[in-house]
Amino acid sequence: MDVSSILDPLNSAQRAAVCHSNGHALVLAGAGSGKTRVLVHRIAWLIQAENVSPFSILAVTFTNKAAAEMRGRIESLLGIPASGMWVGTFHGIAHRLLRAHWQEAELPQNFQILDSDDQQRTLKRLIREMGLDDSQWPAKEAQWYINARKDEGLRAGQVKLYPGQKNDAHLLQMIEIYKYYEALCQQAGMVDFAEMLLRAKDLWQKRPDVLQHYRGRFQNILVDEFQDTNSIQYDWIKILAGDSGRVFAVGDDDQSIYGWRGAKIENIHQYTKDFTPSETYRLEQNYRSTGNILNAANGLIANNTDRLGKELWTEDSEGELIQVYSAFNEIDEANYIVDNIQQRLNEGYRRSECAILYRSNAQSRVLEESLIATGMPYRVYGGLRFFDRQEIRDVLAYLRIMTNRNDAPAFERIINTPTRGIGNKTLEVVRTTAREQNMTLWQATLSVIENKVLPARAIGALQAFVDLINEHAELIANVSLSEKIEHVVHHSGLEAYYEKEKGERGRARIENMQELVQAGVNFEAEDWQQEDENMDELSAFLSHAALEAGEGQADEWDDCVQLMTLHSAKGLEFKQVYICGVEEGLFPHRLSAEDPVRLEEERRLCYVGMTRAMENLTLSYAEKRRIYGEDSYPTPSRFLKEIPQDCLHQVRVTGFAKQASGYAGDATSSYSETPQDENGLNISLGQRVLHPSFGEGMVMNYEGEGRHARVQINFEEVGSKWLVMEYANLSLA
DNA sequence: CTTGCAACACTTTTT
DNA sequence: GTGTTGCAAG
Repeated sequence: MDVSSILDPLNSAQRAAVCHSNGHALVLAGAGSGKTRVLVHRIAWLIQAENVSPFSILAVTFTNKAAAEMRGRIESLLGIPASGMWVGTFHGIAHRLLRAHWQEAELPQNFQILDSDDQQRTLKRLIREMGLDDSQWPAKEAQWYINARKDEGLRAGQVKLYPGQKNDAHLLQMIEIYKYYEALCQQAGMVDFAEMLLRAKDLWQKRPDVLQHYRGRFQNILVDEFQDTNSIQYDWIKILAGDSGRVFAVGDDDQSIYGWRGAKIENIHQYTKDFTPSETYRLEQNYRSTGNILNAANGLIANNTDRLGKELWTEDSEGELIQVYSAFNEIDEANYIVDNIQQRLNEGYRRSECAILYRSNAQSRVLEESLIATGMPYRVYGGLRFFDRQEIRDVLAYLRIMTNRNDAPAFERIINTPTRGIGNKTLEVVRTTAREQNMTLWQATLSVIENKVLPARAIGALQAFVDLINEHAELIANVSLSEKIEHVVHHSGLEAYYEKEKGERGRARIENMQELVQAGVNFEAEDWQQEDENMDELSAFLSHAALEAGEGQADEWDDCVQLMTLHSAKGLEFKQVYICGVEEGLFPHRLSAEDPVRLEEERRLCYVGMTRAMENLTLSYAEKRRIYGEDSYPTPSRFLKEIPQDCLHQVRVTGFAKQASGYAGDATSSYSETPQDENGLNISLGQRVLHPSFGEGMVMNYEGEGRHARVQINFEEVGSKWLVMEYANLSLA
């Protein structure tokens, strides 16, 4: 067998890992070192060189995107469809197992997936039904608590109390809520995300016959982003592997940034103990970034303790220094970044090659305003995802209740959406009936109608709802998936309801609902049956909607500047990267700065952000920032001091440093100098000036002094803009 | 049942 | 500063 196509594109470290022969292997793959490539080539190697059957391969990732990418790359490398092997997310694979073994997992065949929104609503209702004050016991907190316990592999009855916690009323109440929630989900056949993993693990432990079958099958297990595994995921893999399965784990302890949601970086250490003997491979050659960027990132991360140790290097040149911009305030910061991007575009870069990264979502607003003012197209990642949109969830809820009348979250969602005269009072009666007579909400509704325990008007409204659902459920019974969706959109009243919503928003909602019909058409065309042979098309689609949030469902990127949090940037790369808000309190976030463990995670987050950059990296901070409507005067982040200073270029150091002591940075402080640029050009109000890319305009306003002054210029072509004198490169018109 | 206003709280996020 | 939630009036 000719394996040169598999091995030739690899460096020696990658090749060693790919060809690893016996037993387990741990690959410590630094940022940009070809981690996915190693996984993909490893699979190809197994199949083509070791003659392993694709059926024996299980490859697990964390995100759908990573799974899709892996699958695609395997197929293009092998030149054949990757059929037979299981490639998916932990949740996707757990779901598949539970669908196939619902009986063994002690679930009803038609169990429903409870996504986080459903979960929260369910908890809210449950807390109220328990007679608790839901302002004192917020559903969100309970959700957080329950999921955290499940991530540790603990059911309500297994939570252990330390001696000091025996009288902790709050904690005891949380456990009580957890107990009720657990019972409710079991009774209603609802499975939340964490539960999927927990059930899949229980399945191994409770049913040795099932475990035996999969152990026999999956002799080759590959795990991506191993540093992000939580306790159940780790255990699940460990149990599945047993004595004979080989586990090939790829990860980077320096990129562990999800500790706060249960990921255990220690798993990577634990692995070397549990999976012995195992070989460790280090991928340290970086193919992404310039020398300066890597030196800076290496220097920063060296401040963390307890690392497995790894130093990235590159054959690439040093490249440009990292720019550090000290902004006057957050608006100046945004303008600087946008101006800088504009310059890069003039140099020939594409907008999509530029990314602005920030610690928290709230920071995006100012950036967006600046981008809009400049007329620069951009895309914000990580906003509301397609299947999470209100109107989409509404349509799906109709489909769900038509599939299963006892789907409580769906019932609650649409019972009065669009409004049909069923108010809280009516609903309370239904809920009480359901609780007292141990019925589902749907059954309770029927009972209330039959016994006429409410005024005629309410009874009529309930009857109309029941009829609507029954009637249309029948009408769509024998049509295709997309026709079902379309029918519900038209006849549920949702379309009419959202048409009334004024403005852009209503129209967008209608468009999204049409997009959902299209999603149905696409789904029909996919070979979903291969993965979900145990379900009908609609159920499979509904599961798909819960498991895949639908990123990439809507707008495929045009050429846009990319905005996202540092967290969502993981796994991506951009030629031009701007990290903004590099200030104490924001980054590291004030809620994490005190705790050394969390501080290290912040530092890793910074490391992740920096290593996204291929050619240029700019770090910026503001001397004054409005946060929650209050002015704050943050100090530059400690991370800036931890980066080797010879990697950095302080953009604003000239001029500003000379008057450093007084830089309170308030716009109202006195200004003696008129705006002046690098060449000493002075500018006054009303003057006509020429900008290399914006053309001619008039100086309308300015703030600040000397070369750091920001001037507002009303350009003939592009309208009004704030520019920083030092970079504006203006000349007199 | 809907609408309007005041009080509130507010990292990071995938599935 | 923004978005969400709870309560009271219409």
